[in-house]
Amino acid sequence: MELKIHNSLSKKKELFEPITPGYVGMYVCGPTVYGEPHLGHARPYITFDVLYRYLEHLDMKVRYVRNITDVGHLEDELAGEGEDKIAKKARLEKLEPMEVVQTYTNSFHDKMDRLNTKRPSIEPRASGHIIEQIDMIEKIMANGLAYEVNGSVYFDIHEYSKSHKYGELSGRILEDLVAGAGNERRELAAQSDKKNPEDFALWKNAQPEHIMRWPSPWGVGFPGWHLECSVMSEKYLGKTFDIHGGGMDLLFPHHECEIAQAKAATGINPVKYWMHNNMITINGKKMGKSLGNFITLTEFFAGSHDFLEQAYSPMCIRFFILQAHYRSTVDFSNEALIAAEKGYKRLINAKGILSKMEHPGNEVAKDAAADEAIQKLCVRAYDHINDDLNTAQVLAELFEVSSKVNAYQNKQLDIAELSKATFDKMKQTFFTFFTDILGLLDESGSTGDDGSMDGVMNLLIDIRKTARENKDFATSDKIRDSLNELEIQLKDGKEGTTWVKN
RNA sequence: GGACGUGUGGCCGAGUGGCUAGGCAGUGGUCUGCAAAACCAUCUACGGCGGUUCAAGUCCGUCCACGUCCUCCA
Repeated sequence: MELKIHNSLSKKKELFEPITPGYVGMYVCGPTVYGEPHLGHARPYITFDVLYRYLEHLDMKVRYVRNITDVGHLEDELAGEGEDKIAKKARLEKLEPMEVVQTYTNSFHDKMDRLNTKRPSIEPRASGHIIEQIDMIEKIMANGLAYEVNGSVYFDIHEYSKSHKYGELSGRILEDLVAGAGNERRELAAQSDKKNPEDFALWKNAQPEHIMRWPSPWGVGFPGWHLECSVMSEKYLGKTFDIHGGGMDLLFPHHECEIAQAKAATGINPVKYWMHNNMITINGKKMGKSLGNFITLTEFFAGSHDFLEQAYSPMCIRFFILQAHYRSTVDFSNEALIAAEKGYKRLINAKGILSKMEHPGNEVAKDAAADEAIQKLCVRAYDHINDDLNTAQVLAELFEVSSKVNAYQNKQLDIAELSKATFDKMKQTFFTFFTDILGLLDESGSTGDDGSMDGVMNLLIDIRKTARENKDFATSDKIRDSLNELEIQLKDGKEGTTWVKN
């Protein structure tokens, strides 16, 4: 079975076939760096990190481009006095705009690193591509699909619609946008320079007080909202590339406009597969900037938010997100996160056992049925990831392995029921998926001095063992309880006692 | 108002026509000095109504509820 992904353009799962065999160009919309990254940001970057990892696992050469938006988003364009978000924040904090950008870029990188997302191949900034953006605007104008008014340039959707289909991605019909009943804002927009309210800005004339500004053929200004992604994806991935990802909330208008811009400039459909992750909700509502109901990743990691009952580690967050399919909404709650944390620890525990586990070496399985079940499980793991990245199902398979591994460890099952080959395959599959593809790390306190810690623990376990043999349960329980208070848990198994730091 | 989507057991969450999802929590058991851990077993489901079908959580219709987008947002 080969990789299938859901294409938002066709609204179907499609077999993934790179434009150039063996090579994949992937563009994912990055953050606008004017605030601390929150839980909602974790979703797309973890989702596409898994895709990135999996494509590499399939031996594809992937160029993963993810931008940093450090210019261009208007705060309130409807009132006709739009202010760049970066610029506004800069004034509030009395910082240089680029200082704001750097601060939040650093924070974004830090949080993404902690979530164990691999950094993209190229991370271009909008402000570094002003020339290219001007260049694309000129191409669109040359094709008669944009017009200049008072130092601003707008995309002419009506003209574009004569030769192209606007709305192919979002399923929107131009007439609906125009007619848009109950949308008073359209009337406000109509007061602007646009020929039609549906037209969107490619270049905006900068008012004198506007800090972030660049010269252009149309005067001093700044690029429009949707242009950067078109420009940077084309620059680094070509006029047409394989995968474009992002949150569903970007589907319209952002991605619709990207398609229009690219087609208007080059005549070519820019993206083969559009992929959109769904939102994280809190109390059933989308967590986001606009509703102000977001919890930052810093707050999650520290547990420093009224809504949070405890701190949640980066891997807990990652696991939580991977437990749901990326195209479903996932509702945040303390209960759900605590469940995720426990599930994650269960897998980590199994992983630790599995890494040390040895197989007796029999080439023939003692239990053919059990052996076959594991073989099938290993195949299913791939089937699931191939099925539009069904990480939830992959995790379910890993849990199955965990139960087996625990049973082997405790001699509840005989590991020789599996052949050596099957055991090795199970081990390899588990590690490949857990570590390489799902990108889950063991964050349980390996703090460098494992050597002495192991020695101390072995000593305590040994003393306790002697005490238990002498029926001195007061001593043995004291050791166990005291260690528990230090968040070290002892596990008494048939093969002796092991310990784990919580 | 328009476009799209969702509604699964105590909680989270897979699953798209017949085959145990899984995790967390609960219950019973095995193991244990006791417990924990682990394993085994087990309970609680597919929003309402109607239809198609030998068979529907899964398809169709309808109603209800909720969400996303239509304005910056991952």
